[in-house]
Amino acid sequence: MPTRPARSDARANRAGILDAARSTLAHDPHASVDVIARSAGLSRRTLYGHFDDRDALIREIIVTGAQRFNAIAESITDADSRIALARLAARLWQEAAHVQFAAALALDEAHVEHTAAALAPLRRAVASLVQRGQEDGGFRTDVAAPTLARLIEEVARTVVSRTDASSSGAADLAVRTVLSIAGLSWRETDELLAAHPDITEIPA
Amino acid sequence: MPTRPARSDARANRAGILDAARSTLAHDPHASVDVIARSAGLSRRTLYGHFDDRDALIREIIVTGAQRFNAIAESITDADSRIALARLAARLWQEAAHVQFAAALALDEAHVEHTAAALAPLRRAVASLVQRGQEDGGFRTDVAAPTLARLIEEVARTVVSRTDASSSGAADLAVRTVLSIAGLSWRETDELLAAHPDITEIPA
DNA sequence: ACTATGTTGCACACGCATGTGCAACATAGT
DNA sequence: ACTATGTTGCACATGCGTGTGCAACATAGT
Repeated sequence: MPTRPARSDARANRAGILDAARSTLAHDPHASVDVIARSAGLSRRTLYGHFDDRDALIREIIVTGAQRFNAIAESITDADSRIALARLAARLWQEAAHVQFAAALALDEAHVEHTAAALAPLRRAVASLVQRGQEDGGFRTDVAAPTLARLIEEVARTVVSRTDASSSGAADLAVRTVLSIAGLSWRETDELLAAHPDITEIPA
Repeated sequence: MPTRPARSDARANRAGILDAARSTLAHDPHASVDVIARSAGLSRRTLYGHFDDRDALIREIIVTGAQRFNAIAESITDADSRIALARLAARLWQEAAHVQFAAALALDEAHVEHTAAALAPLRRAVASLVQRGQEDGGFRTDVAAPTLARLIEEVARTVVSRTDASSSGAADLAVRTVLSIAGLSWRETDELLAAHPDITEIPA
C-alpha cells in the first residue's frame, strides 16, 4: 500500500529540521535533539515524529551530504591534476552548508564509520587524483600516495570546519591550502589560479 | 603551616592519573573520569581524592603541557625563518605524548578558552616567526600574516592529532606539512631538510 | 608493630539527554 | 465545516556521568 503524501507543512518542517541539524551540528556535533528542534522552531516531541532516532536524523544528513560530495567528485574532468584538485576543493567549498557539518561529524567517534563509508567514492576520486598527480609530476613525490591522499583529506577537513565560510576569500584560502599540501609552491599556485580564474569564481 | 610531603605511592598514583588522562583524552576528549581512573589502574573514587574536579585535572594537564610548549617556542633561535619553523615543528612533535592531548582538547568547546590562554606565548612566537618569514621572503605572501599564522597552527594541530605518533617518519611528515603551508614547494623543503639533518634527527 | 595516609566499593543525590505515551490543540486539504 | 494529519507540553522510564559520604581495608614510613 503506497503511503499517501505527507502534509505540506509537515514536509517543510522535516526539511527545516534537517537544515537546523546541519548548521547546529556543524557548530557542535554533540548538540542535543532539543537544541536542534528548537533551532528549527519546533518542539523536541515533533522531531521524534519525523525521525525515529537521533541517529536516524544524523544518518540522513550524512547520506544526502555524501551524495552531493560524491557527485561533485565525479564531475571533475580536468586533464591537469593540479587544476582538478583546485577545482574539486573550490566546488566542495561552495557546498559549505553541507560540508561544514560533515567535517565536524567526520571527527566524531560515533559516526566516523558511517561517514567514511558514505564518502568512499569521494575518497577514491582523491586517491586516483593524487596518483595521477604524482605520475605527471604535478604533485610532490616525497610522500607516498596513500599518505598524501589522507593528508589532503585531513587538511581540507580542517580548513573547512575551522574557517568562517561567509568571510570573503575563504574559498580562495581553502584552494591555496590544499594545493600547498599537494606540494606546489605558493607562486606556482598563484600562477595557476591566475590562469584559471573560473575556479575560484563565485557562480551567478 | 607547611603541608607535609605526600606518601610516595600517592605521588606516583597522581602522576599515573595525569599520564592516563593525557593519553585517554587524546583519543577521546569526552572520556569519563571513570575511564581515566581505570586506565591508570585506580578507582574513580581515588581520582577524586587527588583532584577536586574533572576540570581541575584537565586544567593541570593543560597548564603543564603549555609550559613545555612555550619553553620550546622560546628556545628556537635560528636566523633562517624556514629553519626556525621546521625546528619548532620537529621539537613540538617530540613532545608527542603531551602534544596529542593538547591538540584534541584545544578542539573541545569547553576548554578552548583556557587552552588558548595557556598557549599564548607559543602563539606569539608563531606570529612573529611568520611575520619575519614573510619579510625575508622565506614564506608566502599571498596570505596575510595573521591568517597564515592561524593556518599553520590549525594544520599543525590536525597533523599532530590525526597521525600515529609511533609510526616512523611521522615527525618528518609533520615538518614537511607545516613547511608546505608556509608556502615552500616540496623540493625546497627537501633541500632544506637535507641540508639540516639535525632537525628531524631522533635525539639519543 | 603501630598509625597516619591512601585506596576501594557502595550508596546516594543530582543533572542532563534520550525516547515514548497521551490528551489537548491547531490546521491543511477537501 | 469537517477530519485526517500534525504539533505541543507534560509525565515518565531509562541511562550515563559527576561528585560526595562513609566504613572497611591496605600499606608506607617510622
